[in-house]
Amino acid sequence: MEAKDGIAKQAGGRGRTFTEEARRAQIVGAAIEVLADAGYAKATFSRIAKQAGLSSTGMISYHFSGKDDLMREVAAEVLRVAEAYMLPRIQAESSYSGRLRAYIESNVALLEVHPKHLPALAEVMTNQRGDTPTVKDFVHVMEATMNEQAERIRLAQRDGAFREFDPMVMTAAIRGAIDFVVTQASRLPGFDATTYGRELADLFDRATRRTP
Amino acid sequence: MEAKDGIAKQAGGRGRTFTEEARRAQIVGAAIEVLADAGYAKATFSRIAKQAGLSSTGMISYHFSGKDDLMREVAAEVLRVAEAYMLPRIQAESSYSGRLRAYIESNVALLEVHPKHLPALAEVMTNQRGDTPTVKDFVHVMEATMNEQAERIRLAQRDGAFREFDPMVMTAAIRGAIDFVVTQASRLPGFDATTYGRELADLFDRATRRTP
Amino acid sequence: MEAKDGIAKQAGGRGRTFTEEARRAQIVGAAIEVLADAGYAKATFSRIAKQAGLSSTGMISYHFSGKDDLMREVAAEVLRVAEAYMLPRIQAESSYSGRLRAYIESNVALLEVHPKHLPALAEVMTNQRGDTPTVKDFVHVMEATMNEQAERIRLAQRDGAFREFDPMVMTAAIRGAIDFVVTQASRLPGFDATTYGRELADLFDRATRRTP
Amino acid sequence: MEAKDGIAKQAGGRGRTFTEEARRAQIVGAAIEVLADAGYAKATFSRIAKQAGLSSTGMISYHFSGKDDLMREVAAEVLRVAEAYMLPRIQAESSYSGRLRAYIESNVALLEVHPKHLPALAEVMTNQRGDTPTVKDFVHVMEATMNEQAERIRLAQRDGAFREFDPMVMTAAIRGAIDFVVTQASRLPGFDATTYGRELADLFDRATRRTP
DNA sequence: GATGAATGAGCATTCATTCAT
DNA sequence: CATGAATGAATGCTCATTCAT
Repeated sequence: MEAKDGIAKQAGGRGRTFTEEARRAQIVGAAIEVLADAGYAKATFSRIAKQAGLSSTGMISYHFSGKDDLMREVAAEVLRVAEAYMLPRIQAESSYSGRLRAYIESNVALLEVHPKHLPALAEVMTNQRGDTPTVKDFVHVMEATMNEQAERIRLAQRDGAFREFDPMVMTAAIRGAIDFVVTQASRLPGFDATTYGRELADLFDRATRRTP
Repeated sequence: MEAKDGIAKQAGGRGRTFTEEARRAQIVGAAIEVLADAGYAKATFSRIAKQAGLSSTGMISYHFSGKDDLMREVAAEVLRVAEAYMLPRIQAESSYSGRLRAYIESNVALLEVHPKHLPALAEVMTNQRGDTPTVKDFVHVMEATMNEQAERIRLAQRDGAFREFDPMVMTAAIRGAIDFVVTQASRLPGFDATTYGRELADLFDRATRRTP
Repeated sequence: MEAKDGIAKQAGGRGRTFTEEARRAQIVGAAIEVLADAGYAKATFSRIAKQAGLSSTGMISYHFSGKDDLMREVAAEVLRVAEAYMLPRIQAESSYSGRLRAYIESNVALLEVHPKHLPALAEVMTNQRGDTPTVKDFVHVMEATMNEQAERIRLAQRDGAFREFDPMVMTAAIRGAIDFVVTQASRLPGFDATTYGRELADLFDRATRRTP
Repeated sequence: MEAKDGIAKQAGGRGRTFTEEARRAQIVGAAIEVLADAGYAKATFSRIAKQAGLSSTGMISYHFSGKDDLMREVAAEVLRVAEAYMLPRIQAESSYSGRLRAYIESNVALLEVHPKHLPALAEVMTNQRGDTPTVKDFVHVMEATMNEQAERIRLAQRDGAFREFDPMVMTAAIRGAIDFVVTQASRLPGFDATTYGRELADLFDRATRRTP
């Protein structure tokens, strides 16, 4: 799950004091926790405030312009963390297939490093319909990201590294396969991120590879 | 009228009049519509009643013992429809790979035949945490289904039809890839179920196939 | 708890068929049961219908003109039963103190013969405020009954059988003492109506008796 | 904001601001008023809010964790007031019979000082079946109080101050006689608490006294 | 900056009652 | 006579948000 620069930048911009930024981060962290543990429906300001150790929900409304502003910040934070973890690992690879593998494995590995982050994002993205203006452009970011990935696949196909197939379908399948394990990992008893990531990467390696 | 102390409404079997069954079907249909269009959070009795052309929400409470009873019925209805459509198509195939392809293609095809059904089910399954007793066993059904599929994959591997890989990871990837298109199909502009299904089936055919 | 003739008569008057009367009796019986077991607040048409083995609440509305009509009938039935049990036992006594004792003892004894009747009546009388027109005159009946008792006490005092005290206070105390055991009997573990009735009669015998 | 997942409101002790305490008292006062005037069934949040001059029922839910929390507070308030009034008057007496008289007279006198309090408590105790957890222990308090009174009676009998009789029956009769006047006082036209209390105390003095 | 208090719309649900069949 | 179906007002309660301090 990669982040577009544009989004990540907006948060943490100028005009906020240090304490304010700290409070916001604290609230966002609590929101991630609650979203992952209890789901979007039960991620009320009440619960989030409680999780954050705050005495009132007014506090949250004071720091965020509304619920979808908070959710937007949650998404931004997760994307920031994901990018910081995944990007170096992907860029360390030089081959197309190596980068695909690194993308999948590092994404799954995130479930172990920050177990609550991706599930929280999944809750937000699933439940926020395009109706709220703030989250609207988030959908665009995700779409743009997927288009980019499809484009990179196209390059790999042109260079003969990948076989011929519909790049968007492949991108969606990868996204879906990862999203599924994101939501299910906590339920799977003996879940091991490293093994799972490797298996999943193998799977898509087979699916994209030219047959010899 | 709740099961607790009201006059019991027996689930399934006889005991329901024709009109009652018709009303229930009408309400379930409206619920599917609303779930698909507006998401679980906004699928309130109010909205569903309005969609169904009913004057009050009391009507729904009259026919269903509660919200999760309704949701349960929604899930049951979708599964019924899905099974009716997919099963014959799967059973028509005799080879392991043929059945896998039929499973994927018929599942995706359902998005064209009943565009609201699978999205509605996805909303219910995503948002109903294991907390509601009625939906709890639905999760078990889904888990059982996935275990079954993994078992069939194992057989295919033993018979040498599929290569060696972790059956559960493959099952999860297939489920995830399909779920993703279920939730995204309505957003994709030129989405064509037949093409998409074939591409996705190709993908997993490659991923499971023994390399020659 | 004695009944004024006027009330008891109204129910069971002409104009009702045999089956209708039977249905009404069945419903009243169920209502008494539910009132005693679950209290007035939970004595809904739903529960009463279920207790009576009826399939719908409409049935009750069909036979009674409303909830307070049903409650009125419940009260009338209890008064009828109480009168039938108590009156002969009271009239068998010739002395003032004997009649007082018979009144108290037979009233308490009713808790053993018909354990649900008096508690049901207590629920109705406690919760029906004077606002409903049908129950309004019931209150008058009770008041009249108490006035009568006070009058009889006055006669006993005039005849020198009882000492001097305020007859209304005594009447109220007797009523209250009995009502209390009516509502509490089911909670008292080793409650024995005969012993309790004798003790209570002793108590009021002492309270009314001339000191030698 | 429920205790379950909301921000906990600690009962009693510190943690409540002055304004909050004032609002709670105001709401409890309004509830007492409505309970006494309209009865438990009609003591809805709506009515109580209206009586308190509040614009919405949400206000009540904000300050109390639920209906039985409010009812519990009502009961606690009444008991507090009753104890403050009655205890000094009882303790001022040194003889057994003096204390019994003081108990009865001060209890009845409360109907004049706070005419709505005891009726409100009666409504709560009558209509709250043991089912609500919060009020459950209130019943225990009442039972314990009655057991205490019975014990004191036993002491008086051992010391030869009272004649022999069943202490629990006497306790129940006293309780019932007082409860009755609590519920009926408002209906009695020329009710005078002082006279009534004295008469009732006389009655039970006779009932308990050793015959010379 | 921060907070407790208040608000009011919205939620699922229950209820007595009505009515066509 | 009986009933299943429908109705809509009312209930307790939760929620995000606002605002004076």
